[in-house]
Amino acid sequence: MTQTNAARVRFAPSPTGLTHLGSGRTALYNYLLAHQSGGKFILRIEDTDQKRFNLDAEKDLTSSLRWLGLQWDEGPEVGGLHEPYYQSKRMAIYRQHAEQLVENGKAFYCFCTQQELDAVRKAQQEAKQPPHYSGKCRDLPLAEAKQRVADGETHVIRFKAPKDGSITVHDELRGDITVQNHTIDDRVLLKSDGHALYHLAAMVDDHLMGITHVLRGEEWLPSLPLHVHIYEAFGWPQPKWVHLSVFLKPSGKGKMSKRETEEMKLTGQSIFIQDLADMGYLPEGVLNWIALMGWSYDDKTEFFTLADLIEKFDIAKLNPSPAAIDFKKLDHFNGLHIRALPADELARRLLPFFEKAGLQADPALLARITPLIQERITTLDDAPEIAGFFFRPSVEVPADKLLIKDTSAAESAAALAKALGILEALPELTATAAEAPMRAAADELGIKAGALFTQLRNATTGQEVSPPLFESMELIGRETVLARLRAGLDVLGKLN
RNA sequence: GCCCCCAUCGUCUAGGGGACUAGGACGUGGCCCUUUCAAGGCUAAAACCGGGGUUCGAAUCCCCGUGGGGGCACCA
Repeated sequence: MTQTNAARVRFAPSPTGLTHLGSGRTALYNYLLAHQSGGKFILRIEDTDQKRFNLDAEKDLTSSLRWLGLQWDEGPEVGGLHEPYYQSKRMAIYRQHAEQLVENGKAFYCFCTQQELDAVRKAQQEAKQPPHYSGKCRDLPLAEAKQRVADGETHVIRFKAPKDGSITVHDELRGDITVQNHTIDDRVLLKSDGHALYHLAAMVDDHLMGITHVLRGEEWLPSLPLHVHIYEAFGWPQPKWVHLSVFLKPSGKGKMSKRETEEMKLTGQSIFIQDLADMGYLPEGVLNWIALMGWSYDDKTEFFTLADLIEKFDIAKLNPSPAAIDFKKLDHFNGLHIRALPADELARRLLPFFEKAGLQADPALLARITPLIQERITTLDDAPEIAGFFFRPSVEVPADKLLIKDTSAAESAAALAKALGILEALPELTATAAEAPMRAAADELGIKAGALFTQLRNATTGQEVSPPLFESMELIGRETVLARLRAGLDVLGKLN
């Protein structure tokens, strides 16, 4: 798609909890649209509900976005022409706009108490009616209402939604949607504490900040008609509306609940960006994965970098149906991106995971080891397990792991001794120098090379599964390898 | 209860009237490669929710069912 106009888009989360995959994808698509059109990606904090606001959540949000590589052009920490970017600091703007609507007959002061509203709602529910505002204050004379406000009576400002006819709104993915106006409630725009609600604050800010495309979650689709009415009440031109499908839990049965989110962590999976980072996933892998949940480029291309996505992303190729989260696919994409990384860059990212595992990994050695494990790990966190033996002074090997299959203990010991002798005689322990004589030794011993290598692998790495044996030996170093083989011989000797 | 959205292999999807014997990917099975484990290559099984239309022709358009999802707060 060719963008003739630079898009101004925003990601406007409410920092009430940890940043999850759904938010990540919404942020990503917004970012892509901005970058491919030479526009701006704006971050706005929707913190009008002080009861739910959470400072830790905001820190998690900014660090998650940055980890993903989705830096915003305007917003907290970076500023911009439309400051402040915190809705809690824009109260006066919302009040002014709400009052403007009241003056124009598009909104009204409402003095109903919480108790009244609760009672009405309860009655409606019992009567199997959809909950909606009773309309009690809707047609109060403006002068009278203003007087009560001036007298200090507690009040809110509600939108005066049209009651007749219908409205047709347009979503870029779903086309025209028509709803009857009477199904649209007189929603509160400004609370009695003076804070605006989403329906007012987001519309006002989107307009004031020059937002051209609103990409947001599908949960907003039911209130789109209300939002369009609000835009029209102000006489503002609408942005393009794009409602992204929701993510479903892996079973495909509904959204993830809070409890299920916790349970998921027990299985080593998480929908939170920060957790994924801690678990050793690459931002490249996560991005590629979520980009393809609800969007596709063609019928075969699946590997995308952020740069690729900026180039290829297209709203027209978004899919409106909900997508189930598939962590197997994340592993796949992460593996792809791990293998696509230059080895030295991968080594750099691996370092903290060795430290976390309590291993002092020498960066230079790690850089040489990395090519050996690059295609054997799916997350960064896999590396210490498969390559930890490089950084431990010695390895612990039980005797039975040193026994060659279908061979006696004495013969196994003889084989190990022979191998040790060969390596000791080698002027230099390199992979190329060691392999051929070892194969010859296996032949002479009358055992399969693979069987001998398994024994040596256990003795030198302490693992049954490891990177290629001789390359590993070379990197471990001659003296250490010889010491481990001698230790193995000792263990075997004690068997008799 | 009411409103809205969605509907292709188990999952993510391609497909927008004839190019469909429905393509790709993950996962799964098999084979190859191989010093283990991976990675890689090849390969197999696996889907158009149902019923009506429209049309010479429908996975593609329309309607009705059904199923799934979302929403109905002084939350976002």
